[in-house]
Amino acid sequence: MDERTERILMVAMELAERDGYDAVRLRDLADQAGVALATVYRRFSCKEDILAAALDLQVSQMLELMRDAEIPGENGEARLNWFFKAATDALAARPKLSAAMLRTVASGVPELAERVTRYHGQMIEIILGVYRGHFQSSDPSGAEHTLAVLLQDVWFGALVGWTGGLHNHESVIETVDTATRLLIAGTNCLAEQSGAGPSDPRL
Amino acid sequence: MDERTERILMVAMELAERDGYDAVRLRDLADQAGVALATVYRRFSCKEDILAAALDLQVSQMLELMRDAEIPGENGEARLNWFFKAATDALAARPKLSAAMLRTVASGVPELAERVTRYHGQMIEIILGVYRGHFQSSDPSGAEHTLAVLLQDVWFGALVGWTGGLHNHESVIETVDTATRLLIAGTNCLAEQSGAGPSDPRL
DNA sequence: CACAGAAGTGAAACATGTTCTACTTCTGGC
DNA sequence: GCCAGAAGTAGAACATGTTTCACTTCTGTG
Repeated sequence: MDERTERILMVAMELAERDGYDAVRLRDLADQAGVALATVYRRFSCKEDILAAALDLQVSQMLELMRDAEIPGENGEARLNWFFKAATDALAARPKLSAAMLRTVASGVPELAERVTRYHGQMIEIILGVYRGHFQSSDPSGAEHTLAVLLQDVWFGALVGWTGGLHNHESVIETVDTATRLLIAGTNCLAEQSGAGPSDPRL
Repeated sequence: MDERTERILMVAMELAERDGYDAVRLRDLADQAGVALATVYRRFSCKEDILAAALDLQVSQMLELMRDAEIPGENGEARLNWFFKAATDALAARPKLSAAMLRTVASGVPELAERVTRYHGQMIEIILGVYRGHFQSSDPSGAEHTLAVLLQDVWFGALVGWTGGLHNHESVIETVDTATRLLIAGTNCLAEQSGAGPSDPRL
């Protein structure tokens, strides 16, 4: 990544972390990053694009971390519980930055589609990897993939509720843990009922 | 509701429906609603507050509709499938308005907390009522309530993915239906395992 | 009716995201 | 070293959310 681009992203994250979305004023951002305002607009299509890029960066880093990490937990459910607690705590440690990034994802600005898609894909990859305990790529249409998509949606929804003042960050973790437990149980249940053989391993 | 307030909301929804969030320009809005700009700001704290109020209005109307409607479906799952299809189709019929309202919910603006809380509470009430087949109020800590919260989060997350270009509106319905099936199965499964008696009715 | 206070109004002012312009600097190929 | 084109820059200009101001109109109460 270009050095200027990197400075822009870093400053944007600092500003958002300190004082939230509105505090990411593009003139300040350009000044503090040591570039001209027009340079910011050469790299990013709009303000939200910057925060979307910051999110992509964070998620990429998280994916790298997870690839290398020894994830604690005997089974998929325990590993997911561990992961969602760690990830939620990480977001809660920088609440204003997190709120700014979530807001950006939900903005629906068409220019962000590519970044949002990348963010989403990487989140699914992380969740799937954590669940399975390894990061070899896999069938994107299986039950595990469905589980990952649903957990991502639950987590996202709960996080938005958190940034909106609906509940605290502990209850985000509880919500996702509950979803994890129920979805895994439901998947296993339904697989049993439909007569799963050895070729259809339980989740 | 005040007649001016109503006109403001109606015009805001028309503008958002036709051309999206950015097209809700407050000067245009005030003009078309036949009020002064300052009057808009006397009723609403900011632009997003207007769209949040529009969302509250829509959800209130949906709740009234559901109270009166004869909801088709033999059981909770079937009723939920029916409801989420109807609700998602309704949103998809006015995609730009829906995107604008979702974006507002996720904005995390503190002034919106009250409206977002009301929106959320009413959504939970609707989902719960649809699931149970009636709208008498109930214990907010039971398994059914948990189901409603999780489905609301899944639906919200999937809708945001839809507005962000991640997938089409049919797959929102599929996602929520899958979540409904798995969560209900999971709840039943786990209730069985823990030896549910007659005092712990299945979902 | 008279009045006090609330609500509304039109216009200006301000803040900030976004675009544009004219100019300068950098970079790679000859 | 020179050139062409890309990238960067300073600053103005513009659009729109938000605030403020001075003034007018409405509403309820005595």
